[in-house]
Amino acid sequence: MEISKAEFDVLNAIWESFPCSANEIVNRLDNEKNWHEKTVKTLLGRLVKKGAIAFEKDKRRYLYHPLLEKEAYQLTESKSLLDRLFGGRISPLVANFAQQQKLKQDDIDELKKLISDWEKQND
Amino acid sequence: MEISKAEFDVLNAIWESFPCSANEIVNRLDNEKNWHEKTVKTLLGRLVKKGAIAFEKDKRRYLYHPLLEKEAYQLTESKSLLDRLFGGRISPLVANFAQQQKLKQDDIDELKKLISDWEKQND
DNA sequence: TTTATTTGATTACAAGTGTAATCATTAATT
DNA sequence: AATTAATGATTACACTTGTAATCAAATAAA
Repeated sequence: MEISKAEFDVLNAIWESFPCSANEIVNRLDNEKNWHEKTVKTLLGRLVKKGAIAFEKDKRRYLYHPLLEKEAYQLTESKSLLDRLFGGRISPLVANFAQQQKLKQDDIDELKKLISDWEKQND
Repeated sequence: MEISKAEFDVLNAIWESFPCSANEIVNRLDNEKNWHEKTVKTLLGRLVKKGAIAFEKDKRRYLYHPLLEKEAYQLTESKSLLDRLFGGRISPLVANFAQQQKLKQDDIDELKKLISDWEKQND
């Protein structure tokens, strides 16, 4: 399922909290984007058509909710990026960031914790 | 500069080794993709137009080379993914992979090395 | 109940994309 | 020198995307 950039922004707004009405979504996006309400509605329609979200009628309003979960999307997107750009391995990406001085102490701490957890589990 | 999927595949073939002729690129892609020679030529043209690659004439052949370096592209793409999906932090992505049992001992070893290098540098 | 309003559905339209085919130029061959 | 062959440039065309405006249906208001 291909989600376009604009569609993603809408989907992302839905992930924030759902179910939610179109208006709610328009409001959430109003901070970030400068989209006409009609534009958001169009994108909602396209997301429904693609099966990324669904809705239930509540009187004349539709209440939308994701079918595609954020975690699943994160996983396939990051896997796709790693495959395309880093031969499917995660460490080259981290190395890239390290090289560019994009790693902070916090990141290092979290990575260390992840590693020790992993080692506990895989012992 | 927006690089489309198909354009990326061509650019990626060029990164393998350059400068190289259109035919060379067609051959490299022939293993992976099933593209007509004309299709590859079109994509080369679009990449040139976008400023992602350039060429020099060698008789009637053009020899192409990237203007956009792989490392730069890797960095902006992965930064964009992290920003969109993980709040700009790298550890949630690693955590995601860990959770899905996508981390192997090799990855862990490399991550540990990256961390110790980072710590040496930032002491 | 008629009218006004809200909201999703349909339509619009230009730019980008995937996927080539044809045109034109230039180099190689006869 | 004329013809052929190779290769980039131009054109093609349907589908997607960004960005809405208009249409239609249903509900709320008068």
